[in-house]
Amino acid sequence: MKELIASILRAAIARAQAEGKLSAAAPAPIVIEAPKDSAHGDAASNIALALARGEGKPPRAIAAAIHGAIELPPRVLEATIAGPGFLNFRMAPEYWHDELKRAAARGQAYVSPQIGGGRRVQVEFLSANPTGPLTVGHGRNAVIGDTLARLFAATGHQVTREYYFNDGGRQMKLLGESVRVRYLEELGRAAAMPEDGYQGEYIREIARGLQARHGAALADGADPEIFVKAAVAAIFAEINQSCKKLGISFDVHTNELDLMRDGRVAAVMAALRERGLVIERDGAQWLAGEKLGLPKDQVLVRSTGEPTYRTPDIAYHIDKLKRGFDLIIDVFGADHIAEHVGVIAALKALGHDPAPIRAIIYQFVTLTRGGEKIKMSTRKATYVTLDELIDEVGADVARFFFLFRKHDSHLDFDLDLARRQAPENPVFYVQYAHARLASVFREAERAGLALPDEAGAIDLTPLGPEEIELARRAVGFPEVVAGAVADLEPHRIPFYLLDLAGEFHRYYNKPANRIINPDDRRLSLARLLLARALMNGIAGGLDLLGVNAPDRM
RNA sequence: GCGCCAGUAGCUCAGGUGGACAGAGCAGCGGCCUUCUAAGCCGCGGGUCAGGGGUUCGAGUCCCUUCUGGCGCACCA
Repeated sequence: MKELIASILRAAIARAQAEGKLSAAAPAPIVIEAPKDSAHGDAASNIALALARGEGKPPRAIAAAIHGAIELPPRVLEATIAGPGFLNFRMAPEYWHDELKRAAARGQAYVSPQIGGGRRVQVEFLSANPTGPLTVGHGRNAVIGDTLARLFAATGHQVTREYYFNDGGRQMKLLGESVRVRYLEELGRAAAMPEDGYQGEYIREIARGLQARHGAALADGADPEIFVKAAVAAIFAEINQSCKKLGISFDVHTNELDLMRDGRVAAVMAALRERGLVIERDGAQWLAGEKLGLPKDQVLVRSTGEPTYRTPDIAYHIDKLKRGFDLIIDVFGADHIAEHVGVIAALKALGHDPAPIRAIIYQFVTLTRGGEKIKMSTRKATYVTLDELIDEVGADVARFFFLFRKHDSHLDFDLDLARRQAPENPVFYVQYAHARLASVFREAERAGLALPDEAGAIDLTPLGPEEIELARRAVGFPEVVAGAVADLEPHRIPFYLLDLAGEFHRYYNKPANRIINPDDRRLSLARLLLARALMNGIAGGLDLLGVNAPDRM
């Protein structure tokens, strides 16, 4: 549509020029936008306002000159001058009829424009270290990452979902030691928990499991690795269980230990050192941040000789780049921002082009219940786990709420609202629209009405302005999806769905708009086709979010 | 002190590449079910878009600055 309008304008401006009514030529890209207010038509151009300056005439006069030279094709109904000099276009009903038929015929898939061209996209998300149950913060990460992956996959990209975890550092040792202490306690022996040890009850359960399997055999001189392995296995089982509840799975798991063992981490250190980017200070080895334009130097290898999180992360990103993805998306929390900046700077310094890498940095999640924030402390195990949250509000609500905010805004998760099975809960509001539409089709079947396989056969001329308005909204969905993909902003989908569901509910509630009308088969079929397109849109949109679209509620 | 993010209605938040009167949900008040699902709809009230400069025909949107909040500032990940 936009291209059509742009070409009409280009031709009109050329004619106006030829007739001497306009001196300036059309600018290269003619910007066409969809007005927020449908009273302003289906497409609007600010071309006259943009030309006003060079032309030295009032915008409305220029608009009039262009308007006088416009020749409209049959699919465009009218062009008008409005406001300070906008040129507004309204499409003919036939245009919307055709679009509607396409949306109805293609099923849910109509919402996802095929813009990927098979390009390879990697989404690395969640990437929680296996040291404890997932928190609600992890939930936001997991759902954003998974939904991005769904969006890219649906729009014709080849997607890899990847989970990266750190199993090479001291956290793993601490985890194993924490389990060992609890194990000894279970045997009635005194043992001292390390200062930063993991306190959660789940550690004790893992210890009990070991006791059940091995008795007291691990009490003395056992390989500490046994405790680490048992803990990691048990915790990953929990993590996978939580992911499964949310409908999330991964294609690839990558870990830090592999990068360390096969020398890739050492290679990064060697390469940085070669370029004079490693500084020795206080017994540790630092990345020369200031040379790279960073605010500060950053530790690469601790004085104990162990690499920090950052060094394997650089190696990991080199590995990702080498794997040849067209786009590499990192999803992580705001507390990792400095780390990420350092990794990118190091990659550049080592001669790698970080252009394919894009980071989604989400802000923190707080939980509210009874109007009060729930305090979250990770180490003390006073947080609400992701599992508890899912059990309380359900996977659909959890997913929707995690996405119902721009990622760089804080997310205040209102548990009272989330657990309400009521209209004010936006998830149910959207799902309810789908259930109502499904019931319309059940009713249609009872009335002996069915849409023919060939949507083209249906006469849509009975549709009125209110229905064309609904069609316009439904047909605009693919553009919203394309924008969400281009800007990595999945939150646009739930917001759009809420709008679409709202328009449908308003339409549906008017008695005059009964879709099934026994006395008027022609009208009923036309409205059923509209209903089919709406249902496709809502189901397709919810599917992109990983949320169910129930037929009955 | 430095870096990143945010500041829009009582509350929680939307506001693609600057555009036409600033929107939604919740909360509050008042209405609507003999007819395809009332988990719905209709109406009412509510805003100096944190403050101040600047760019522009036009700024919630871009630039500068001040204030407030969140996160980080390194041998935790």
